Amino acid sequence: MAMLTPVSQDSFDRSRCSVAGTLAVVGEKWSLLVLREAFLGVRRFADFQQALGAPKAVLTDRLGTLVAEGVLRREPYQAEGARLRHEYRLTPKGRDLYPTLVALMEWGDRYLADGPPPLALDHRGCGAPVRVALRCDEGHEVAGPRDVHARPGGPAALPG
Amino acid sequence: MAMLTPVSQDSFDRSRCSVAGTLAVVGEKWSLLVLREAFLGVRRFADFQQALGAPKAVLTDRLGTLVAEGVLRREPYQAEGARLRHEYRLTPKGRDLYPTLVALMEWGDRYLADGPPPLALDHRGCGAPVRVALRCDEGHEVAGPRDVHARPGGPAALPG
DNA sequence: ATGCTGGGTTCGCTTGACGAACCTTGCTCG
DNA sequence: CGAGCAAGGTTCGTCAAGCGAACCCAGCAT
Repeated sequence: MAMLTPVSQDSFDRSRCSVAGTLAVVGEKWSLLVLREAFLGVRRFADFQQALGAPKAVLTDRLGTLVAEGVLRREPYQAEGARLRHEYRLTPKGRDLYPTLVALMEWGDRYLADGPPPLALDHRGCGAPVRVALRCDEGHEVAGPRDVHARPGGPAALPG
Repeated sequence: MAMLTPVSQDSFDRSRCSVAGTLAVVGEKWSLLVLREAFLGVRRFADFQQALGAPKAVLTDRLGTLVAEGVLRREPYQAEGARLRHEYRLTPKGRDLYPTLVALMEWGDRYLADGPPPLALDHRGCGAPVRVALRCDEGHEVAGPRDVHARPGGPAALPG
């Protein structure tokens, strides 16, 4: 009857939970939207502000937090005939949040759509739509939570 | 030089963005953690409260919102010798947020770890670790945002 | 009747989001 | 030279949201 083995309900240390940890980094309002824009190529403060409509103070704080967390890096850059400015660019750590963003987008496309999805992702070159998938290391397709066993502890409980 | 085609920076209607829409549903504080617990098999108010440590008022509000959005459903249930109570269970719409949660968890495992990941996901039966992956409909592996072309508009811009 | 338990609601306090206004630096234009 | 302007912030007052503690209520057990 239980969809997932409820063993984890008691023995799993929630204070170290990676979901909570990740949300502590990118879970504040605007943070993930800032990253969405970053993935779309936005780099400058004013462009983030215009795209998002977020208050400047909040945007300053979010960008600062994301830089402090190593998700973005703040780089000086030279526009010709203009003074030195900064731009915010994704680090590899930030780029690894891409599947998360795509997963959020895909869910929204499926359930919130009042029309066609506003943004489509195509595989570069091949042109086919890109989707998130769950898969195990043996290559099997994982349909959903019912196919997954959640186990507290390390990545593979090596016996003796 | 641009990592992604910046065409979308102007022509993409952000007010309808699916990332923003999804975050409007599950982006408040505690919402995604409530769902994490739901995926672990938690169903009752008191169990959510104990697992999360969230204020009751906030938890009441989040559960109510998630029910109103159709992510959870509130079901009466019968414990023997006890009065009628309710439990909160994932709907199919809620279950489809699983890849999002796994993506968040995987990122946290990779970048926030001070030790082994607190929770491991294994493919039921096969036992191999479960991961999120990006793939296109042709079956190609998609490594990251550089392999993706973001295009505003419908899922496939049908010509004429 | 008394208390316990699950599932909340109410209340003050503190934190965070918000928009408008202001500031600073270094261009360009007259 | 000085004025104006733009990017990138900071400051301020207001208002919503999160917080923990306390309280409430229905119904079963004693």
